[in-house]
Parts: sequence; structure tokens; C-alpha cells
Amino acid sequence: MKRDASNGSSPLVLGLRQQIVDQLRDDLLCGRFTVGQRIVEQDLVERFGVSRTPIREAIAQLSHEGLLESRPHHPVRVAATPSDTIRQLIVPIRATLESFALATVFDDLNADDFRLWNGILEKLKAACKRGDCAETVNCDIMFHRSIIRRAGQKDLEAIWSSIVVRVRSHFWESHRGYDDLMELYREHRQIVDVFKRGDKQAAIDILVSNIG
Amino acid sequence: MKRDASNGSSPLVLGLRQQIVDQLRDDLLCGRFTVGQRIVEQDLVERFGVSRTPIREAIAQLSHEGLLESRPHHPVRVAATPSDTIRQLIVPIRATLESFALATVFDDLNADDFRLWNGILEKLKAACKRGDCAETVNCDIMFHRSIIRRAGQKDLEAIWSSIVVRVRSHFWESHRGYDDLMELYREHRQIVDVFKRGDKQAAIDILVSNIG
DNA sequence: TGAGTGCATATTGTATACAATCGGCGCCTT
DNA sequence: AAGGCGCCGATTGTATACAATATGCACTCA
Repeated sequence: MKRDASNGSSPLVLGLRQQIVDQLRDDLLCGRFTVGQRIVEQDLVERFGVSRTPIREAIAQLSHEGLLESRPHHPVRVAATPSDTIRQLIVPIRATLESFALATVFDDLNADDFRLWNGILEKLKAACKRGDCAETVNCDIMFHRSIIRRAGQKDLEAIWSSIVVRVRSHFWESHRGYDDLMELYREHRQIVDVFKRGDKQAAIDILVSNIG
Repeated sequence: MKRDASNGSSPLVLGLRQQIVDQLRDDLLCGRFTVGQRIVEQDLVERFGVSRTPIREAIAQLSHEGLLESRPHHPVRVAATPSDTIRQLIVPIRATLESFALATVFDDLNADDFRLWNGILEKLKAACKRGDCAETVNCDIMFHRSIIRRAGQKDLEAIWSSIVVRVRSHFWESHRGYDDLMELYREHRQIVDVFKRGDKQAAIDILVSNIG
């Protein structure tokens, strides 16, 4: 039996680069750096205790994601958070992508799918109760990503990711305070309930309304 | 006087990494590699005569762009071209982004803008006449990018780029044959003409119709 | 006094050496 | 003979050393 575990999201053993990326992204999104601050490779070398190579690769990736800005031979700086105008553009785009994905797979949804979503919802509920903003955002994103991923089109997920990663800070900003968090959980629970009913159009509608 | 030349697109002196990225991207889009083919760093080292470091960075960037696929500790492979389904999703998304950008700046358009567009149109015409498919696609992309860039929102351009780079192969595929190329030029000339007339809604409409 | 210039230093870009991991082949076992 | 196991070569990941470039400051000169 081939224990492949090639589910893309959990490589079981993740390299230094990915660990550094995750850590730095967390720092950036939590505002532990100030906008425009210089990011010096040597500092990160000392902080993480690794060589410059994985640091440089991590910086490159975060630059692609829009959290850092780098020009050749110039110091890397912390990028400004996207303007609110951008966020308004994201809504229709996410609606396009996610409703397409949902429509594609809706008739094939099975018990496994709902098991996955229930698991995410449980983690989301726990995070909301704890008031753990970071984990709440992660669960929110994980839920929507699971819908995209279910469509099985790798490029679809890639495009979705490239957009979401740029407004992740907005997820962060928009869920502040304990009550809002639990409200977020209830919204998602309701979405899954509608999915269960099997009404495709209603499902798409409630999903889109959650995005906006 | 500060001769900054910080127009983002022309760093005047571009590093090895960027040169390699450009060359490889060209190869990939022109189909000089077969889908699924293994890309071995050492081979590229010998081909370009540089060390593995810039090669690795170039591979990382092209992986982010979706032209290559890389998993940790596994050989990098040439990614499959996105499915046609994806392309249909791209149309409404590009329409959203580009019409937003155009609407934002339309009332501020000035002689400089039209000079820029005329320059692009001239290059486009020349490329179409020569039947130079690669350069034609470049000009096509350059034109639309200039509209996005004109809005002055860096994140807007970043999102647009991340999408376009994934369907660049479709630009490639969809412009085949001499007549089609000249048609493409005439379409864009017409777009600029409508822009000149100053009717914002008409401008947005013709731009969107060109995308679809 | 202020702008411009040139050098010293800090930082990024590149090259190379070493370590960890994976894929494939042959061997052994059943 | 078929399937599993373990070694070996090939390839990727990481570390370090060297080169190229930019930033900041002191200095010069109008």
C-alpha cells in the first residue's frame, strides 16, 4: 500500500524555507513589523539560526505574495497593506471563482466533503471561542480554499491563492472583537447547512453573500 | 536633478535571475519543452553558464507563475497549460480589473498617455506585420498592463499580473496566423480611438469586449 | 552655507562546497 | 516468479565564501 499523503497542504516534513515563510508571514500579518521597515537578511539569519539561502528564498516568496517589496540591489522593505479600493475589487473576483468552483462540484458532494467541513467548522468554533484571531482567519481561509480545491483544478486554486494572500490582512482587520468572531462561525455553519439541503442556487447565493 | 527611472518595468540593469527567467519563460510559452519534462538545475547551469543560485531563484519564480511545478525534494517539472475552463474564468476577472482601472483614470487621461499607447500600437503593428507571434503577445499584454498600471495601485497590477501570467499561453495559442494578428492590431487601434473621444462608458465597453 | 562628489561600509547578488533526500536497480525472500 | 528490502547514484536543500552594488557620511568647492 502506497501511503502517499500527497494532499498538497501537508507535506509532513516541510523544509526550512516553508517554516520561515510561515513564521514571517504571521509576523507581517500581525503587524509585528512596521510598514516600510527594512528587512535585512543577516538579521533573519541570526534570528532563525539558518544560513542566508533559505532566508533569501523565503523573502522572494513573500515578495511574490506582496507582503514584502524588493528591487534588485536594494534593501527589502515591508509592503504597505493594500488599499480598501482593492478589497472592493476582491469581492466580485472571489465570488466569480468560488461560485464557479461550487457549481462545478455541487452535485458530487458526498459524506467525505461534509466530514471535512465539519472538522474545519469545529476548529473555527474553538478558535472563535478562544478569541484567537489568527487561527480564526486561518480557518476562514481554509474553508473557502477547500471549496476551490474540491474543483480539482490546480490553476483555479493558484489564482485564488494569489488573490487571497494579498487581502489576507483584510481578513485580519475585519474580524475584531469576540462577538464578531462567533458571528463568523455561525455564518459558516449556516453555509454548510444550506449545502446539505442540496439546493445549488441557494448554496451559491449564501456563499457569495458571505464573501461580500 | 534626480534621474530615478523607477518605472518598475525597466530596471536598466537586470540581474542574472531576471534574464534567466525571461529566457526560460519564452522557451516554456513557445513550447520548447514538453509538458511533464524534468527540469534539472545542473542542465541549466551548463546552458546559461552561471551557478546554481540564480538558476534556483529563476525556477522558484516560474513555479510561482505556474509555468513549472516543484515539490520539496522532487524534480521540477514543466506544468501543463491551464484548461480552457480556466480561461473562461479569466475573462470576467480581467474585465473587472481593467474596467475598474480605466474608470478610475479615464478623466485624467492626457497627451502623455496617448503618446505611450501610440508607441505600443506602433510596436504592435510592426510585430503583426512581421508575423512575430511572441512580440505580438508581448505588445498585447503591454497595452493592457499600461491601463492597469495607470491606476497607480501597485496591488492592482500585482493581482492582474498573477492572473495574466497564468493564461499567457492562451494569448499565445489564440493568435495564430497572419490575418488574425493584423486584426488584433486594428482592434487595439480602435480602442485607443474610442478613448480619445472621451466617452467613458463606450471606452469601458470596447475594452471589455476586446478581453472576451 | 548648500549642493555635489568620492570613499568606506553595509547589504545584496553570485559561486561553490557539503549534507539530506529521493528514485531506480539488483538482490533476497517467500 | 512476484513482491518487498536495501544499497547506490543522482538531484535537490543548505551552508559558507567571494564579488558587485548601493547607502551614508565626510569632505570639497562654488
